[in-house]
Amino acid sequence: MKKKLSIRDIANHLNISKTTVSFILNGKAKEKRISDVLTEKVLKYIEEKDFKPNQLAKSLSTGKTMIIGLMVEKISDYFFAKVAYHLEELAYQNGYKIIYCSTENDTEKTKELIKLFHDRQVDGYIITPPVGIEDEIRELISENLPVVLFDRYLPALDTSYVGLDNFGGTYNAVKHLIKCNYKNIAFVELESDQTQMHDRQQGYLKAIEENKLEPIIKKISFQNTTAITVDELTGLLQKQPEIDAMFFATNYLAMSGIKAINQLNLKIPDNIAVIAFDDHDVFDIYNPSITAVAQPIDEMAKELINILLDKMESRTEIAAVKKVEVPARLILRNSTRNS
Amino acid sequence: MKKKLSIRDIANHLNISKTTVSFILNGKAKEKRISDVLTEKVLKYIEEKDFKPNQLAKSLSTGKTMIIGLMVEKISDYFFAKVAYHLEELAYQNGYKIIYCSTENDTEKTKELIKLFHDRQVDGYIITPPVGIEDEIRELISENLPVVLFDRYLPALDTSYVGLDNFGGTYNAVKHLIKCNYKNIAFVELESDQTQMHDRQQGYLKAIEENKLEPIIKKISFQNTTAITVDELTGLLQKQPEIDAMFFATNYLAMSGIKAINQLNLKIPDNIAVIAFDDHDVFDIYNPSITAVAQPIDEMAKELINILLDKMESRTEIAAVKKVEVPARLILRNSTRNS
DNA sequence: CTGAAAGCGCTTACAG
DNA sequence: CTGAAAGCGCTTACAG
Repeated sequence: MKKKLSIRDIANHLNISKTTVSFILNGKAKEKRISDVLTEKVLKYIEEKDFKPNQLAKSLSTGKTMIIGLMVEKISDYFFAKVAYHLEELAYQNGYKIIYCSTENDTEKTKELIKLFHDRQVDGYIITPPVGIEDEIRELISENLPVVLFDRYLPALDTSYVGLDNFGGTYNAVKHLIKCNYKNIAFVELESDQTQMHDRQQGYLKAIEENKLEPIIKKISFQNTTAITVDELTGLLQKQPEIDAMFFATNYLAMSGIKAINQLNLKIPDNIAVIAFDDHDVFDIYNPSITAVAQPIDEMAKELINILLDKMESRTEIAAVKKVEVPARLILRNSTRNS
Repeated sequence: MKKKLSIRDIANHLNISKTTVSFILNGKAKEKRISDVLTEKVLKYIEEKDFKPNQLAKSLSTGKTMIIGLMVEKISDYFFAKVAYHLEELAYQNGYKIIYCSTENDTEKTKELIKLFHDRQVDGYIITPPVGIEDEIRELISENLPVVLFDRYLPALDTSYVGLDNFGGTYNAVKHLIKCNYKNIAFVELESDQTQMHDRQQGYLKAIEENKLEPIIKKISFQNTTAITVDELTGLLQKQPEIDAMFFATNYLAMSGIKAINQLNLKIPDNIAVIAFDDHDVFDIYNPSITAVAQPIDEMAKELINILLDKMESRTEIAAVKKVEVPARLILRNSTRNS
C-alpha cells in the first residue's frame, strides 16, 4: 500500500515552499513569476510521481467542488438517461463532474435529495422539479447557488429554465393527424399538475378547437401499474369505438396504449393511428414503427450546461433568469397514415 | 444570503469546546460521558439552527467520503439503470451515496474514470469491467480499496464478483426451445471477449450438442448501427431459411432481430421463435410478447452492496474474494410455442 | 465529564 | 521571484 503524496512532501523533497508548488500546480507559475527552471523541475517531479492533489482539501479551501447535481424524475427513463449522458459529456469538457439521482416525482424525496446535494456542496443544480418544491428552490437561489430547472417549470417561481415547446410540439402533431383525415382524436395524458403535461394538453385542445372537432381526453393516474393502464385504455376504446387516432402524452403511455390496441385486435394505422410524445428507440423497431414527437436531447443538454456554467463561473448573475424553449421534432413513421 | 454555521460557531455560542460539539454530533456523547443536560442543549440548538456539518471537512479529516463509485457499461441501458436504481436505494439505507458513470465498454475511458473516482476518493468501487483493465483494478486493490466486479469478470484476476449464471440461463432456455420442438436454433451474439458473452455461448453450445443439433452462431460487431445489424440478420435468415428459432444474447440484439423478422414477413412464433437474454419492459408490451431470460436485478444489487459494505466497514478483509453467481429466470411469453 | 491543540491537504493574502 | 503563516471545518489522541 503506497503512501499518498501530498503537496508538502513535494515541497520538502525539492526544498521549496508549499505555496510555490501550489501555484505551479494551478497554472499560476507565469502570473506569480516563478522561474521557468523551477516550474519545469516541479512539473517533472509531479509527473514522475504521478501526483494527484487531494480534491477534498482543495474544495474545502476554495469552497468549490466542481460538481453539478442533476436531479431527474427517473434516471432509468430513456429520455432522462440520454440527457444525463449528454450533460455528463459537456460537463466533463468543462472540468465538472455530474452526480445524478432520481426524484421519482416525489416531493418529499426531492427535498431530501436537495438537502443531500446541498450537504455535498455541489456547485450547481439542474432539477426537474416535482410540484410543491418551490420553497426549497427559492432557498437555494437565496443562498446564491446556481439553479436551472429542466423539462418542466414552476409557474410561481421566476427561475432559469430549459424545456421543450410542449405546446407547439403537440399542436403540430395533432394538426398532422387532422390533415391525414383522422377525426376522432383521443388525447391520453398523465394526471399531473406539471407544466409540461398541461402545455401538451393545451396544444391538443387548440388544434382540436381550430378544426371544430370534439376533444376526447383520458387521464391516467401516475400510480397505475401498466396492467391497469392497459385495462383503462381498452375500456376507453370499447366505449368510444369512433376513436380513430390516439395521441399519447408520454412514451410509456403509448406502449400501454399499443398493448390495449393489440388486445382489441385493432390494426395500426388502418383502424387507429398512434402518436407518442417523446421518442424512444424501440419505436423505430416496433411493427409498425411509431410516429413520435421527439425532444432534441443534445440541444437541450447544451442549453442547460451553458446557462449553468455562465452562473457558476459568474459570467452572469447567479440569480439572472434565462428561459429557453427548444422546438419539438415530429418524426413520421408508420403508425399514422401519412397523407 | 445566510452565513453558514460551523461547529466552532456553535461551540462559541454555547461556551463549550468544538470537541464536545463534535462528539455529540457523532453520537459519541454516551461513550465520552458527556452530561445528558449538555447533550440535550447542544442537540436542541443544532436542531433549531438546522445545522449541517460540512462533509468535505469531515471527509478530509476522517479519510472517508461515504461515496460508492459505480461504473457500468451504459447507464441508459435498461438493465444497468435498474441495477443502479436498486443500488442507490440500498447504499442510501447504509448512509452511503452512489455516483455513477458509463464506461461505454471503452478501456481508455474506463481508465480515465477510475482515475476520476480515485481523485474524488470514493470509498468503494462497483465496476463492470471492459477487457484490458486488469492493471488498474489490481492497482486499486493494492491500495487497499474495496472493489467488486459486476456482470462480467476478468479471468486473469481473482477478485470479488457478482454476476448471473449466464451459462445455466442460456442452457436452460435453449433446452426449452428444443423441448418445444425447434430444430434449427440460431445464436446471435455480440463480438466480444467478455466473459458473460462467452458463458452464454457455451451454454448454447452445450444444449445444442447434447441434443445432436447443428449450431448456428452469428456474431454482430459492437460498433454496428441498428440498421446494419438488422441488415445482417435479414441476410442470415435469407441464407439459412431453415432457421426456426433465434436466441439473442442481449435484449438490443433481439430488438434488431425482431425488426429483421418483420421485414421478411415471418411470423413469431409460428415461423420462427424468439428468446432474448436480459428482460426489458417493452418485451411484455410487444406483440407478440417476447420470451426472455431475466436477471434477478434486486438480488444482484443486494449481493453487490453486501460484499462491498463488508469490505468498506472492514468486516472482511478488503482483498478477500467472494464470488456470487445468481440463477437466471426464464420468463415464458408468446414469442415461443410453449409445449 | 470536558477542552486545548494538532492534523487532514490544500489556497492565498501578505510581506519581502 | 519566493515563502511563512493563517485559514477552510472538521476529528481525535491526549491530558486533566
